[in-house]
Amino acid sequence: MSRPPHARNKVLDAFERVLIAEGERAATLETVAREAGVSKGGLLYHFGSREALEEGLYARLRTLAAEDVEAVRTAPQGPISYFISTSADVGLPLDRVITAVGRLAHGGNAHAIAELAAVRSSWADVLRPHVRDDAALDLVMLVSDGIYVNSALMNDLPGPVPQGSALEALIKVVERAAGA
Amino acid sequence: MSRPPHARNKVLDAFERVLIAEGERAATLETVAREAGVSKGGLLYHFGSREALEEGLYARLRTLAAEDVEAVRTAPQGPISYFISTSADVGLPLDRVITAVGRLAHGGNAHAIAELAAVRSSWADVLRPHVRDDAALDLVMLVSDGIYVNSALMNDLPGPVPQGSALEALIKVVERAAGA
DNA sequence: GTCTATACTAAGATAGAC
DNA sequence: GTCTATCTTAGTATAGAC
Repeated sequence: MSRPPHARNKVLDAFERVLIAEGERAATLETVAREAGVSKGGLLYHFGSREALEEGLYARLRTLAAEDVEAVRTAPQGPISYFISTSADVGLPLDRVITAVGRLAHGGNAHAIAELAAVRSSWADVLRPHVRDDAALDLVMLVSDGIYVNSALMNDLPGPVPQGSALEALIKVVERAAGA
Repeated sequence: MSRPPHARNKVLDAFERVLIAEGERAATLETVAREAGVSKGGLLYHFGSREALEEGLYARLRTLAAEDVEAVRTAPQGPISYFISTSADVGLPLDRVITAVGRLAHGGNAHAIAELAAVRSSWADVLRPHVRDDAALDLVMLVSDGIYVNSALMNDLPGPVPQGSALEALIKVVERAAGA
């Protein structure tokens, strides 16, 4: 339906970029428009209001999250390992929308909070058959949440999120504690 | 140095309240002043700028966090159990400042990010002697981060944060996986 | 120590030219 | 489909009265 980086998508990319790098307050229509290389009026042709712009981001989140839920379900190395290790990914399209929508959520936006909760709940549903019990599911989901929030906060900078062999060791501990 | 709820503290309380409930964007000087029951000019007498107001919050965070680090170190039921269970506390002064500063951090505020990182690092230092290895420390810290971010996001609403017996079961799993 | 009044800037949004 | 110009409101901050 929209193959080339149409202005609409360029605007959405810019909104995402500014939200991630500088937060909600900096993500004004004017800043997003400038970053996207269009004028304020141009932006407002594609998204008639700030709310419409936000809704565009939620739509993107829903699409990418649905794909990821399928990837978790069918992961060769097992859902838990795949789920935890991809929580630590940075810069992938899904990771970026989640962080961006997270910025709006922490800004108190009820819609953004609900969208994130829905995605989280989809993941929990896929993982449930693969964990021992409810406490184990909590463990896996919370470790993933923890990795996400640290990545989102420390954006780029070397932070407290385990990488490489430390991440592999963490995954082993989680699988041993939670795996069915 | 300041026993009664002086205007300064009332303003800080209001700033915290608005940040938690409605996010950074809503926490304007005017809104905070109204919520504190003072005028904009009155607020600006105590905190000469928005930055000064934020710095007031960081100072409060540092004080309460230092107390909590001591409480974790000397907890009778063991540091890990105490640390995880108090991560799920909602409405306690420390929990509230952390959430409020978290709002600023997700708003891209570098100072807020650094303050939170410093507190997190103090906790890690206290817990390190009580866990098996680095992966175990990552596990404990990330579960706590996960609990925090869910509480912060779902503010009040019944969310995905385990409570009561579910929380106890989670703590058992974490202690078994991580305890030294 | 706290208020009112006001200056200045930038936000979201509309109108209309191109 | 995109731009410029403009309206309205709200943000931070200052000055000065009380």
